[in-house]
Amino acid sequence: MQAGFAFSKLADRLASLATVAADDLHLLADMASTIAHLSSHQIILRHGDDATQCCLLLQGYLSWQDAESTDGQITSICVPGDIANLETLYRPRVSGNLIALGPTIVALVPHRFFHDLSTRSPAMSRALLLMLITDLAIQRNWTVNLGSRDALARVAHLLCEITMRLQNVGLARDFRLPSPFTQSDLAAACSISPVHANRTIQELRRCNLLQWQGKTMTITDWPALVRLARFDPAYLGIRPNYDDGPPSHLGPLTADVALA
Amino acid sequence: MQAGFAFSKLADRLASLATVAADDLHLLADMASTIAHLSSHQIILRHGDDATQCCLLLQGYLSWQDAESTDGQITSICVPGDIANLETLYRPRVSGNLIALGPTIVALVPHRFFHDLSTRSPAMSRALLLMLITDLAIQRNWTVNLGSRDALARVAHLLCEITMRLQNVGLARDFRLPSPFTQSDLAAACSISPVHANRTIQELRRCNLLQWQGKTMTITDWPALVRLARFDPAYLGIRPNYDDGPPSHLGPLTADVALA
DNA sequence: CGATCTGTTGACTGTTATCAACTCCGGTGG
DNA sequence: CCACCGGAGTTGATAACAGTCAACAGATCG
Repeated sequence: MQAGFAFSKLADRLASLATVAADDLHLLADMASTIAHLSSHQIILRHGDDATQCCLLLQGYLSWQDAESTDGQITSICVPGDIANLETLYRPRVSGNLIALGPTIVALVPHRFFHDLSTRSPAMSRALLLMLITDLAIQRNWTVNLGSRDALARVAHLLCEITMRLQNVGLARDFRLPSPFTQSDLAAACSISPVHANRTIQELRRCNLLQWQGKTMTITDWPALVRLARFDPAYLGIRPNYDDGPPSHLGPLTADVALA
Repeated sequence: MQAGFAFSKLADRLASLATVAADDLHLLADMASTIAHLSSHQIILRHGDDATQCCLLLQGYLSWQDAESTDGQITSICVPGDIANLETLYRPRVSGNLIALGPTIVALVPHRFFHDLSTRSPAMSRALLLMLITDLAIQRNWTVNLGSRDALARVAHLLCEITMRLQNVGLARDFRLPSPFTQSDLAAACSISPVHANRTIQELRRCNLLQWQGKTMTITDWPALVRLARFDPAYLGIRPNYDDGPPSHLGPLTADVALA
């Protein structure tokens, strides 16, 4: 990924949340940023730091990990196009550690850029706000996931969410997603033990819902996975009429197929 | 509570999040609202509704309940001064049901008021944004609570959070809090069965951490409760130098006492 | 080519869910 | 006034899901 196109996934993301004019999106081209390559489990922001930059994910996955809990509970996962610490624009102190799940590329963008952007473009300001609101909706959904689903449905739901969020920025359209994370990472995100995560994934494989070979996961039965997880993508806040967006459109962007 | 002072707890809340001038707070006096009295478990916003008003909680508790999960999972709890559906200012469609926990008084404020307020006062706009960001932080914390604490610590943590949020708007300064909710409500918020919630509360009582008689709960050993829950109020985003706020200041506003 | 991390399996344990019964309480109507 | 009723709280017995421990296999990487 070239630095010049650092903002392309972000543009996809914002366009999926709100109607923004091409002129607005072009403002992103002015984005000054430092590109950083991270290795797996590297920490990029530490609990208690005061952030002065936004961390825009270009490639790979990032996760927020709770600093206190002994089991290293993961509280959220970022996909390309996400700004991991958007809220630090207004409250710089970060809580939890931001760590890379697998090899990852991020763009570090000074807070000032987004503050200026918000001032210059009301549409972009609104889109960023919707991004924050979506973060809230996703977090609320994680509460439901941990609270009311068993291990199998929990893992299935997480995979549905990641798949759909990737597809929203033009990735994994063929239901093949990079999976550089470990089973223990997945366990930490679903609040189950690594051993149980292993058995759960085996179960998903046994039911022919997915394959996980090396660093690539393939969802082989999307409708069944959606049904098992009782996954309803409405909470992701993607505009209903948004299917003109990302380029490589090989699969459907809805999960309605299997919701009876 | 008189309608004329509908905004007082909100003013406390906003002042605890950001520095706002008295002039800014006086803008709240223009707030036109409809006061509504709710009975226990009454639904005020339904999953799928499009909100045109913000629901400002004046007295009692509100909770968001997931619409899908069979066990009626509660995903968040509001205390007086909270705006339950702040995010609907920018994304009107509500997800989940907003229900009253016990008898409750709310002020329904048209979206327009807050949009105008944001335009007229940058400080208030910022305070509202911080309120939204705090909602996110709280939600993230619930993820940790469900994910990495056992039933006892989970209930303890929820009670710590509610206590501190009440104290932030001048309530429960003597660690006596209204508890009109049922044990089943508490169970739904902590994702445990009602039976287990009962046993957990008995355990808390047995350890002399709290009393729960009728509709009032008394925290009898706050430091021990904080320690048990490993509660750290930093995530609530209350300004460190904020102790000049609410009037009836009978108790300390920190939980540091017992964090070794 | 050995060290280390990840994945896999089996046996056992423990927390919590479920089921069922019973009590207590406040309200309601005869 | 009392009988009844429904909801909330309480208790015990049993079951299920998931955690822990331990050992080994397989991959990856220096």
